[in-house]
Amino acid sequence: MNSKTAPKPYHHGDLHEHILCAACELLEENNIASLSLRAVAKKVGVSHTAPYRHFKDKESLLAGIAGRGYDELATQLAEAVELHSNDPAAQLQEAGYRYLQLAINNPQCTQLMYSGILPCDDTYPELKASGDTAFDGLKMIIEEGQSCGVFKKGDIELLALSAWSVIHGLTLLLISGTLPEILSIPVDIRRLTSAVTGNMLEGLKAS
Amino acid sequence: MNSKTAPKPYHHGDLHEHILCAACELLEENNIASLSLRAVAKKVGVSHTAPYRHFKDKESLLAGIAGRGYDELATQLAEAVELHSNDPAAQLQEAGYRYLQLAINNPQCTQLMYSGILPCDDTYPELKASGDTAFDGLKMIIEEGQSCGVFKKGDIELLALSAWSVIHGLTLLLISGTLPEILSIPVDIRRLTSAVTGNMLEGLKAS
DNA sequence: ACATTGATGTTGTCACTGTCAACATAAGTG
DNA sequence: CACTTATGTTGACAGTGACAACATCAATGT
Repeated sequence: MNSKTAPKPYHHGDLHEHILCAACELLEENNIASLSLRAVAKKVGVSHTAPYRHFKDKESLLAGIAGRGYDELATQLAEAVELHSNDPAAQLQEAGYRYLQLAINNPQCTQLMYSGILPCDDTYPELKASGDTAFDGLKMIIEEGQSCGVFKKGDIELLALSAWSVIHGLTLLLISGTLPEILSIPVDIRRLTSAVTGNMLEGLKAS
Repeated sequence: MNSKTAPKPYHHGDLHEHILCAACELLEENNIASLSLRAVAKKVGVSHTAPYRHFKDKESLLAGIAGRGYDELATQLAEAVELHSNDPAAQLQEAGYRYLQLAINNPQCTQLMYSGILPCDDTYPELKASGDTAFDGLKMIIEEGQSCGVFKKGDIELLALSAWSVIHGLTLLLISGTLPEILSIPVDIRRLTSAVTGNMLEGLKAS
């Protein structure tokens, strides 16, 4: 009776999953603009309208892809926290590095996630929930840092937003292709990340 | 003999300009995905292929729109610098606020500028030049701040990148619709900007 | 003064896209 | 075994970007 967790579907064998995967791959091979439902269907080997049995429309499929991205992001964030327990500054830096790394490995998906194409309201509840979860994780790092006396006092959301903004900005500048053309030095991801997050952390330090 | 600055063009009367304006308006009314050349042509009142006499293809038109965006950004940056001469910190904060304000007034255009849809290499020389100019302006602010002893020493490009990243990240999070859904407090642009740039400036201060 | 030329705009067409309706099939249920 | 429902297919439609062929008109040179 449960509609989506059924292990053995009808004809094709979890077409929902196959379509999502194929769509992700095609998306990264080109870009959002040139991703077509029909190409996805062809890649999976079904007719051009088969995807409509699993996704209401194209936007809904895109939401599914973005959802995967948010899930993976949440995983990376959790790992970063676990890796440096009781060291909020290191957690923040590690989280930033993974944020960037994940985006570089899936640039088109990242663009999709923050393109504004998908509504952020309750149209796709999974999306909204994933975003909330990720931001909650970030706020917890800040909060712990404040209790430890490592980060300065102040509105937690505003501090978290500062941290998120800087790494998000660096990430999008990188994957949009803007940075490599503008920087005179060659792009060294580790160096860029540590420089930028370093400055950010100094701004968050307790005085 | 000059091809583009001629005041009185042939049939329509500077169709190039009219198409660009109409495209900008239609873009902001919806989004990049649903902007069609044919709709632009219809809005201007010409046939559906007339735009091809002024733009090689759709991407080329998008590049024209983005170019306008970069030009306006450069103007805003220059004004910010002029407004607070001899006060690099204030220049940076003012520039950040105008960066954000401009993006909020033209969210779709901003998305386009950093979507990665347009190549950042020499395909569209104007685009690349505008981007370089804007970043140069930012670097000059940093440099002056270092000479004044207001900002800490270090690689100018990396410091400029830190400043750019944080305001760019905040901006894109805002216009993508992510923030309003995730923040528990209502979005107050001035407050967000001053909080985030404030933290950023502390990270750049000379110790 | 006027034919030539090149820039500009139009008509017609093509392949491709998202989406829908009608139909086909097969799995699960009584 | 009949019935229902989930799944997949075929065919169609309007809208899209892009091209070729044609039409028009400003500018130019002689």
